This record gives sequence, C-alpha cells and structure tokens, in this order.
Amino acid sequence: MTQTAWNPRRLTAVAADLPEGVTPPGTRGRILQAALKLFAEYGFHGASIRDIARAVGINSATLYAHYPGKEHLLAELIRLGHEELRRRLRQAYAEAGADPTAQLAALVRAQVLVHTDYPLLALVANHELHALSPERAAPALELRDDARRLLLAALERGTAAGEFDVADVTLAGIAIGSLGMRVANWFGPDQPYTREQVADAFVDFALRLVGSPLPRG
Amino acid sequence: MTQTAWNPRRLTAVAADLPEGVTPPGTRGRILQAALKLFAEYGFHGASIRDIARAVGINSATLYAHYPGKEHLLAELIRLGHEELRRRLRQAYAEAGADPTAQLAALVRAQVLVHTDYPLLALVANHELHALSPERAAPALELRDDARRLLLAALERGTAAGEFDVADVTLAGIAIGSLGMRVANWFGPDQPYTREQVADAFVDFALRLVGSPLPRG
Amino acid sequence: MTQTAWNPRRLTAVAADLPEGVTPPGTRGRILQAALKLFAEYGFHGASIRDIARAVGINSATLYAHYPGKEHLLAELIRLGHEELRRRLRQAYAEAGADPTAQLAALVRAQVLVHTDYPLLALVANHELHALSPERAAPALELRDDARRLLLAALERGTAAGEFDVADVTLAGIAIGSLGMRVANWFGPDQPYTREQVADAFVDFALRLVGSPLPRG
Amino acid sequence: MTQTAWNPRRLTAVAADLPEGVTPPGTRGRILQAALKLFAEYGFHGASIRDIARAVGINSATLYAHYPGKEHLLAELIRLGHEELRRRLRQAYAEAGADPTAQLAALVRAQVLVHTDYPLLALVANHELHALSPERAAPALELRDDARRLLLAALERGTAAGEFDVADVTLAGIAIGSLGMRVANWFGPDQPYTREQVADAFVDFALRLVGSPLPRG
DNA sequence: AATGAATGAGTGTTCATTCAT
DNA sequence: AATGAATGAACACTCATTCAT
Repeated sequence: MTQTAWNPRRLTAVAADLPEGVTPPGTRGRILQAALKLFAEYGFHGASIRDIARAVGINSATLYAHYPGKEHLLAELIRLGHEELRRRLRQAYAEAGADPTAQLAALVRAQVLVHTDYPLLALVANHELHALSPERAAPALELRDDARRLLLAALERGTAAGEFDVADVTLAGIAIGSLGMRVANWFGPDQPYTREQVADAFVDFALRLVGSPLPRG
Repeated sequence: MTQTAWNPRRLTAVAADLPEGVTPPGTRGRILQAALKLFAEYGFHGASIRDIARAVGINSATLYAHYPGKEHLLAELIRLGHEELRRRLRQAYAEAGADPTAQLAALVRAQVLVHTDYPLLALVANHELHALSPERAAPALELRDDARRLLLAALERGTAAGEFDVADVTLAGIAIGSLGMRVANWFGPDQPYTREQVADAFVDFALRLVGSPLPRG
Repeated sequence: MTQTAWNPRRLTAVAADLPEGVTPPGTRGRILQAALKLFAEYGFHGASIRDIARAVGINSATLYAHYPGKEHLLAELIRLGHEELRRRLRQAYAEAGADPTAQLAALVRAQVLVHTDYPLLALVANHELHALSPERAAPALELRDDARRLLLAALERGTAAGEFDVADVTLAGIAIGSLGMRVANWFGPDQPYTREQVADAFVDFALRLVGSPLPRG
Repeated sequence: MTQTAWNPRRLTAVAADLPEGVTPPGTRGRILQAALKLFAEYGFHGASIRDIARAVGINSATLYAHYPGKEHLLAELIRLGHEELRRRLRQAYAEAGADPTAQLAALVRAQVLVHTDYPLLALVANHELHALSPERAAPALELRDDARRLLLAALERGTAAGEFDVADVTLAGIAIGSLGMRVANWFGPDQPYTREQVADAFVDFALRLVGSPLPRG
C-alpha cells in the first residue's frame, strides 16, 4: 500500500508495449497492443471488446477475423509475458556461471528489467490471470514455478556454500520475488531513474537481504 | 511473478475478512463481506451485483436498500482497508519511540500484519482502486501518502543518524513497501508460517535492506 | 402547437390544486396533492410511488396505508377532476335559463373557469386517462359525454331557433370544447389576465364562433 | 374535457405516420414508426424499449445499433414533428400574400392539415416534450415560438388594418392556436369529415373569431 | 479483411408492492 | 399510521459473439 504516486494501473506512455519480434504484423498486432493497454488500465472485465476495437479503429466484428475471442487475447498476452520472463531469467541464469551470488544478482537484474521494459505486460500477466480458465492459466503457472525454482536453487546453493546467511530460504525467495514484481506498478518515464539504476539498486537490496558479504563495492 | 502456489487471487478461508468492529450489523454487513470476497476473487468488474446478492442469499434489489450502488460497496471496502492500515501504522509509529531502527521495524511489522490479518481487504484496496471515480479514490490515495511519508521519515532520519546505510532513500522505501504489500497475495492458513513468523522475517529483511548493523538479536 | 411560454406541463405555483372540500384530511390529502403535482409534471408513468412519498415526506410503504395502489391515486384524481367539471357545467346550465345563447355563454364560462381554477387536475384528467384500465376510465368518459351533450344541446337548440349560424354543430362543439380545454396548459399566475378576463374573452370567442349576433354588449 | 369519442390517445389506423421522405429506410425507419405509435398511445415513460422492439419484430438490443438511446427516439420524433409544422406554416404564409385575412386563413388551414395528416406526430410533439432534457427540448420550443410569431403578426396587422375586430390579440392567438392543436386528438378515419372539410370549417371559425367581415362566401 | 445488423444473455438499477414490526 | 427490509418483475442499456455481405 506504500506507493510512490497515484495512477492505480499506470499508463504513462511506456516505451515498448510488447517484447521485440513478438508483435504480430498489421491489424493483428495493433489489436494485441490495444488489448494490452486497456486490460492494464481497466482490467479484463473492465475493458470491452468494443473499447479495444475503437482503440484500434476497427469494427468490433473485425476483431474476430484475427482472434477467436476476448479470452484468447488475454491468454496470448499472458503467454507472451510469461515467456519473455522465462527467456530472460534462463538467459541470465545461463550467463551467470556457477557462483550463487552471481546467479542471484543476474536473476534479480533480469526480473527487474523485464518489469521496467514491459510493465503493462507484467501487470496484465500478474493481475488478470484470474480471468482465465484453469486450463488456459496452467501454462503461465508452470512458467511462474520455473522462475521460482531458479531463484530458490540459487538461494539454496548459496546458503549451503556459506555465501548467504538466510534463515528461511522460502521466505527469502518470496521477498526477493516481491521486490521485482512491484516494479511494474511504479516504474515509468516519470521516475528519476533509468532502468539500469533500478536494477542495480534492487540487486543490491537482494544481496543485502540474503546477507551476502559483498554488497557491491 | 514468482509465487508460491496458484490461486491468482487467494481465497483459502481467511481468518477475518474485515477489521474488528467495523462490520455493519445484519444484512448490511453480510453484503459487505460477500462483496469483499467476490471483488477479491473476480475483481470489481468481474463480480456482478447478482453474484453478491446470491452469496448473501438475498434478492439483488434488496442490496439497494442497504447501499446506494455497486461502486459504494467498493468505496466502503477501500475506505475500511486504508483506514485500518493507517490506524496500525500510526499506532506502531507512536509506540516505537524515537529510534529510527525501532520505527522502521515497527512500521514493517505493522504493514505485514495488516496484510496477513486482512489479506482480502488489502487485495481489493490495492487492485481495484482503478474502478473508483477519482473523487472517491482521492481519500485512499491520501492515506497511502500518509503511510509512505511515515516510512520515508524513518528512513531519512535513520540514514542521517548513521544507523542506516542507504544509497537512495526513495528506492529503499519503495522496496520495503513492496515487500509488505505482496504479503496479501500469498499468505494464508495453507502456509507453514504464523503471522508473527512472517512479520519477524520481513522486519529482518527490511533491516538488512537498509544496512542496519543489528539484524536480529 | 402555438403556445405562450414553455413549461410543457406547467407548474407555476397554482392557487388551488384540488376543488374545495374534496381534499381528504391529513396525510391522505397530502398524498393526493403530491400525486397531482407529480402526475401533472412528469406523467403517470414518469412519477414513481417513491417520488410521491418523498414529496409528502413519508415512506413509500406508508402510502399503501392510505391508498391501495398507484393506479387508485390516478383514478381518484381523474374522478375528482371530472366531477368538478360536471358539477360546474350542470350548475351553469341550470342557472342559465332557457336561452341558448345564455346557455352557451354559461357553459363556456364554466369550462374556462374550471380550467383556470384547477389546471393541474384538468391536465391530469385529460392527459393521463390512457394509464387507467378501461373499467376505471369508463366513469370519466361518461362524464365527458355528459358535458359534450350539454354543449351540443345548446348549440342545436340555438341553431334551430335561429340564434346561431352554424354549418356543422358537431364541429362547432369540438371547436368550442377545444378552446376551453387548452386553458389548463397556459393559464397561470404568470399571465397578465385574471380568470374572469379569460372567461369573458373566451365566451366572446365562442359566441362569435357560432355567429351569435350579440357578441358582448 | 369535451371530446367526441373515447380512445384517450387515438390510434385508429392513421393514414401516414411520418411526413413524406423523412422516414429512414429499413429497420431504422420501422423503429421510428413503432416508437411514434407507442409513445402516442402510452406516453414516453409508458412505452418500453422492449415494447418498441417487439412491435418492430427485433431484439431490443438491435435497437441500439440504430439509435443511441430511447430519448433520442423521442427527440427525433419531436424534431420531425416541429419541422414539418414550421415548413407548412412558412409555406402557407409565403403563399398567402400580404392580406392579413388570407394569411390567417392560410395559417389555420396549414395548422389543421398538419394535425390531420400526422396526428400521432403532433400528439407526441406536444405531449411528450416534458420527457426531453431542456437542451434537447430547446429547438422544439424555438420552432413553436416561430409559429406563434407568424400567427400574431397576421393578427396584429389585420387588426391595425381594420380587417379584424380583436380586443386582445394575444388571447385571440392562443384561442386560434388551441383550435388547431386539438385536431390531432380527435380527427381520424372514423370521423365523417375529410381533412379539407375540417380545414375549411376551422378557417371559418378562426375568421369569425377575429370578427372578419367575410366569413366565407 | 472488414463491416453493419443482429442476438441472447447479462449489466446495474428502479419499479410497485408486501409484510413483520 | 408508519417503517425498513424485502421481493419479482421490469427498466434502459451493454456484453461477447455470429453472420450475411
């Protein structure tokens, strides 16, 4: 409940709505972008198919030539959001080497950056999952678990190696995850921080949180 | 995006829905409780007035004998949620004395406990504010700012006094606030932690985060 | 369509709402007056039972302790309106003697005055009859026919006696009736005429209309 | 209150519902016609959107593909009614030449004929104006005033020229206007008069009313 | 690929009325 | 005589979706 500024679901002209290369071409892509903006601002049930069509500049019936229904739009957005998250986390994990501290830092940095780069997508992926049927939500939940396991693995290995001083790995994992998730709610061009500054700071926070002896230079 | 289990908006039989003494008597109170559960699970736009009435066991028209409209239900819930938060934070701050470390610990503990005690209320207060008209949302936003200022004041004084080692007070405040806010999303009777255990752990996290030299006894 | 001022259904503080002695005592009477005002301004379907109760200052349920239903309120008002019209017309007819010219003048004067004295009642009686079931509307229609017959009788006798020069008695009757009926729509304290001035003028108009050789002194 | 036959708002199979050329094509036009019939018979508040849709043979939701709301239907009808009246009155006035007697005769004839030709439209335009918001009602009221001014101008010039013998021009204008307005309430195919017969008779009445020395040949 | 017209189900809300108190 | 709570039906209107064109 402690937040920087208002704007319950923020929409201050975000740089990129969707990850590079995943936006479908033409009308199909513009529909997806409009759905993302409106779902982020008003929620899935608060944005109508006509609202989306109006934002795109097409008739609402035309939408059905591109997507089979409203829920598919949400499912697609959530899929894209979670896949981008997994892609970045895996890449970060892979490039971090074997050191738990480096792994943790890389994971936090990746999580923060994906939220600064695609905040709308993260918002929708996190807040609107409940509007999906269990079957459609399942893949997203698996992705989440994947991400969680990466983080916990690093925490456990670091703790075992004596690099981290953590009383309860699960709670620490939750706490670190919480730090990054909320970034989507407040970061934006109106903030006096670059994405890198936020990432640096949050990596520092995470390392301090696990009692890492080398919290930066 | 890193979360313990599924249940996008959690509903696992929470102990108390509304703070003590604030639930109106009779049907009025049952309506408010039903609205809280349904708004938390499906969102404001995803829960219909008929859903709420059905959960209470009354005709949907009867609802209007107690509340002037759907939006008033949400406004009332958000008001209750923010007022309980402020009440607890102020009391914690007042009882903490002058020491910034004690103040920070008290604020984090209070924030965590209000989220463990009334997770549904916190969820609705945080996620559904966008469904309120700006005028109705204004009081809640003021309360948020109040809470934020308390936290920042403690951080600034602690940093100035050399008790904390914080590079950027604003970012630290955001991070600590994020920790507590997410508690409403995952805490519940299905978790192997008591409310006190979570509070203790998160106070420890916050103190580590600000570089307090005395993390735990 | 040619009218003096706006106010589609006029409500400029009319002197007396209901004829002397017919207003029931206490709450019962206040309900009837409120219903009259609201039916006149918004129509039967446009004024709700709650609107009426609010105007009276009572709970809408209380209304049912005095009247068995909304339609009864309208039926009562329409009955009062038509009875007052008949009473006045009969009295005028009786006092006019045997002379057709005097009869016509008396009838027109009476019709005009009943509309200047109880314009709201006349408005409701004329415009809201369609909201009554045929059985309930029947008495009012009989009264109307009564009034029509009086007028036609005078016209026929006057024409037969050579006092009037009328090509079509039916059309003349309709025209004269139309003159008086509309008075309820425009007369009021905002007009620069007394009720007597209007009555005098309209009697003159009626006499001219039937070709009476002695229009005025 | 003096009227020919029952049928509080008459619906005896009127020849033409809407003026030539103004009925929109297709469903749009059928909706407008159905709304006209039902508003005339039951009043604006007494006819539901479902009633109208049922009369047209469409789903009530379809109506909103053609009109943005119920009030727009009424506004459109009232606009059409007043525009037809103005069109006819202006044309009559223009063709009547400079003679006040001819002008008065032309205006009365035009007013009567527009009411015999489109009685439902006149009924709705006159009786249901109160259901329109002031902004929407304003254009209709301007048109009314236009019509009133034409009539008063003729009366004043005729009186000044000595062609008419009128004690009070305003009251005479009201009376003549009242004559024509009521035509919509009683004229219909069930009456033993053609539209021309009624117009002739009412022109005669009007001329007599103003004391014109040449009441017909 | 796109549209206007159409629809059944559903939205929040108000209706006239009932009833226990 | 009066009320607050309650209700089933209806209100105007919007929903996601379909379909002929």
